[in-house]
Amino acid sequence: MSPAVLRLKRRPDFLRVAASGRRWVTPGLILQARRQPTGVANDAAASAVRIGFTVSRKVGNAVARNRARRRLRAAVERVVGVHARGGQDYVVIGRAGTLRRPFCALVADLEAALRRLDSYCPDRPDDDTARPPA
RNA sequence: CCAGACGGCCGGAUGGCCGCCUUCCGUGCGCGACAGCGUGGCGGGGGGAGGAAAGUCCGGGCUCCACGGAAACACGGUGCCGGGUAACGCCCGGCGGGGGCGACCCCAGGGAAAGUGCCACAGAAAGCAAACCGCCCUGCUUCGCUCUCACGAGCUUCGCGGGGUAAGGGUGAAAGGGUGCGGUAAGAGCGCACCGCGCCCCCGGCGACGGGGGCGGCACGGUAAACCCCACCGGGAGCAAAACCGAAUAGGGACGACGGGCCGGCUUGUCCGGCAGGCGCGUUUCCGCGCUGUCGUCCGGGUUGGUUGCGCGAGGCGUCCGGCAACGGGCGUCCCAGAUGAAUGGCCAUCUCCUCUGCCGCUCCGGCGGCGGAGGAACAGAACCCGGCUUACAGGCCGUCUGGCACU
Repeated sequence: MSPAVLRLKRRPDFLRVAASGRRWVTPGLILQARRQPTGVANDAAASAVRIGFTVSRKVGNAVARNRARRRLRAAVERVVGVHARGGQDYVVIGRAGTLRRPFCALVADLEAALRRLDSYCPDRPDDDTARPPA
């Protein structure tokens, strides 16, 4: 089953994912992920994926930032719905390379980042605090 | 055909696959008091960034706050004239000055006889008339020459003194009108002509101003993006405005219950005031400031959030009329983005254009044509809305006009 994909819009959510979530850096993008807090996920959206985008001023002017966010969104539409694990919050961060990188490489970057972050907690979708500290 | 001036317009095109926001219609689901309400279910139709959306520099609408009216003062802005406009510092048409062979372009363009200030460097002198080198006259002295028998006279060199002058030299951004002729010892508006300047009158123009005439020998330098004067305009803040709905927590108020050391007051209530105690802060003592226990109910304010504000408008397009134009008016027609971690797109293919490059052919050796390859596609993203200004911008199209060259 493919989980529902919701948009992350609140600033506290972004700060929470950035503060203690896991991250992986690729040439085209940076992916951050964290398990959703238990109070947020009700029964209907228990397996939903929530995702947010961050493109800072370092990428360029407003036109460049819009284009970077749209390419990232298009890549997310292809990848996240089928491959991402539910119950997680993700934040995709645009970089300077997001604009110049070929689209297929951008998709591959996202898949690789997802695989890399999933491997940190392969079999415990509901509990990431019980991980042994590194 | 070449070079140029001005004005207007466009801002890659087509197709395929997958999406986003909004709106309408149909339908499903849920809740219902059977009025309806909710819906991030489904299907279909419509719409969806710019000429600058930008900078946030002016002018407005709109919202809140302040304000009895008017005037004055202060502060800020504007500054040739006449129009346009809701308004403007914008636009149009003129005037004046400057530039260009020309089409055209540029101008912070009110007042310097209201007052104050400043004019560096250079220069003799920078604002009130003066005089450094000169030029001229003259007195004395001096070197010589000529004439004379002689006394002397004339010319001349060096120097000192008295006077005249502002033509010339030189300095400067600027030196008390300019050019020419006359005039003079040399000169000078000293005189005259023209030009400039000032005043007066007449004519044309709504006006800025222009044209003509007369008078005046010329007085009145520049700087107002120095203060200033004059005329006109101007309340403040801004959609994070403002209105509404409204959790959780902390704090505020009222009421009730329980609990409160001492003193004082009386309207004797477990009412009011004070002190002590406790806690916190300022560095400790002194001293000062703030708060006074617990629970419950209610009220007001109010942050995150949500809704409204929020798009029928100084609106777009077409056409006719008035006007040189900016623009105004009539008629017809259209509804044309409303996001809010922020929609309006992502990917692919073909075409178009530009740059580099490989091969072949032609060549007047500057290049041109054909077939390929690689890279690139300007500036830039609505955020309450309009009117302007300014700045950025690959490439292209259209029109009018000017100056050349060639041909008929």
